[in-house]
Amino acid sequence: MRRYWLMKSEPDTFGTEDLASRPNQTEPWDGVRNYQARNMMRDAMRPGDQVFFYHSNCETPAIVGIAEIAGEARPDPTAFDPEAKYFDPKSDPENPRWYLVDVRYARHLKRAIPLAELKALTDGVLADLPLVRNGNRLSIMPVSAEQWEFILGLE
DNA sequence: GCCAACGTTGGC
DNA sequence: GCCAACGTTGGC
Repeated sequence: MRRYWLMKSEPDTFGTEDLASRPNQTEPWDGVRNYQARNMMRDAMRPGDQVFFYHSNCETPAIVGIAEIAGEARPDPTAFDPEAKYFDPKSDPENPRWYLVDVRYARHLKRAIPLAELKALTDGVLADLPLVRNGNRLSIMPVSAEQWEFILGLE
């Protein structure tokens, strides 16, 4: 059964346009330093899984595109690099603490679907979507098949 | 820029 | 193992 996800990114740092212009339109999703998010990448994501690409911390937070998981999870090399922003001396190459997946651009949505719009629709299938809950900070979250179809229906 | 919510750290 | 302090996320 196909799995669905939502991944946040700050458009000022790395937006859909950046993903679409990468070689192979693919980017290693490095720098995740949250255990819940790590566990989802490492233990639950599979190549081919579909991803809502979400723009956070910007003027109009919104789901803006679709991407897909392009490979199996692998250790995040930036955790081992003392020069890297997300270097973690406690991540041992023999027993990596942090993982990443490769994310490939699929398409833009026909229109961006703003968070504010989703928050107005939380009576039904979106009730359990962490994105619309107050104070949510998860940068990677699961989306059910029902939620996926519902949101695509707003496109 | 403010601040609420949350995760992590570290003292005890 | 508790919990206060701290840092970060991210909407507004």
